[in-house]
Amino acid sequence: MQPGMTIGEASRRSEVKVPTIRYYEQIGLLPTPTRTDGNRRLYEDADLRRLRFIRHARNLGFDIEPIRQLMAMADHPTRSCAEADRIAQSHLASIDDRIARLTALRAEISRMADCSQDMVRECRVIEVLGDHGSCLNAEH
Amino acid sequence: MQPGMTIGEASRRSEVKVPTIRYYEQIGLLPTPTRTDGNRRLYEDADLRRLRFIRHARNLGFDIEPIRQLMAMADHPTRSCAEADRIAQSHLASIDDRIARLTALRAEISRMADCSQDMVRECRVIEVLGDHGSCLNAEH
DNA sequence: CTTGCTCCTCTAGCCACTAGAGGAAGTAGC
DNA sequence: GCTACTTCCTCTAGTGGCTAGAGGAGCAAG
Repeated sequence: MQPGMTIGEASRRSEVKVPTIRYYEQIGLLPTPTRTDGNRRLYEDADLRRLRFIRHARNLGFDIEPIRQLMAMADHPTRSCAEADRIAQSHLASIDDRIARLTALRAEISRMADCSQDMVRECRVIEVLGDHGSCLNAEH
Repeated sequence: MQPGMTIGEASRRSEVKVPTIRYYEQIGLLPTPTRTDGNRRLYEDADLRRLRFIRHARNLGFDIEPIRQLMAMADHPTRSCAEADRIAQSHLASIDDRIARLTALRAEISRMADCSQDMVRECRVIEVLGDHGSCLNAEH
């Protein structure tokens, strides 16, 4: 019934910013839309679903390339989803890794920030940063 | 006693890569070193300490700008270290925030990746990414 | 003297956007 | 029809924190 929507409306309804939508088109993540007589992009509901898929995956921390693969899979519903699983699992592993590193980091910085000195000369923050040997663990 | 070291040696001893050292000089994070007759950079022990400080802080996730401020403070040992505290505390807060977000994310993706279907048509990964409503929490 | 290593400068590329210039098209009110 | 306002268009350049590569020069060992 509707003859499509402008980029502004697609932006509002997908919560993806206008320049970002054009960027996604440029890198081939979105199909090139039809245009009005006045050269404006016209989006359909399918494009909206695609944009929401991208935004959701980006919010979950997926890079563009995995998203491209996931969308290619979503376009072929009868194929095996083992690959989708693999992508999600590998993403999960990298998140676990990041959490572990950040937690170790947190301990280090929290220890460091317990500085009740008055002067830089005796400041733990400065001292610890200058001397790796005073760290709890040497992994970073 | 030593007349200084080359950029290669400074790199090995600080564990900062050669192009990165030159980059730090370019953005004014390192002082411009003296040069040999053959136009090579010559570093002193003070530069080495500075490089290690930077590397350590970068490994702890500090951005360049806070590091610049911290180093400026380290150069004035008799001033108050309240500012150093503030920088470290604000970094700590941002780490806590990232840990919290990653943990929520992990739950989402882990739930999503529990996919024992055969075909993409029934795959939870694809389904969840395409439909934000099926997420556990709406914060992302 | 030649080989091979390190060094030099300069430019361009990475990711995923974001900002801004300069202009055209569409819309609302008068 | 005119004006004002908003939205849209394309294009270029910038962000952070490096990394990669071209093309050449210096320096030590054999």
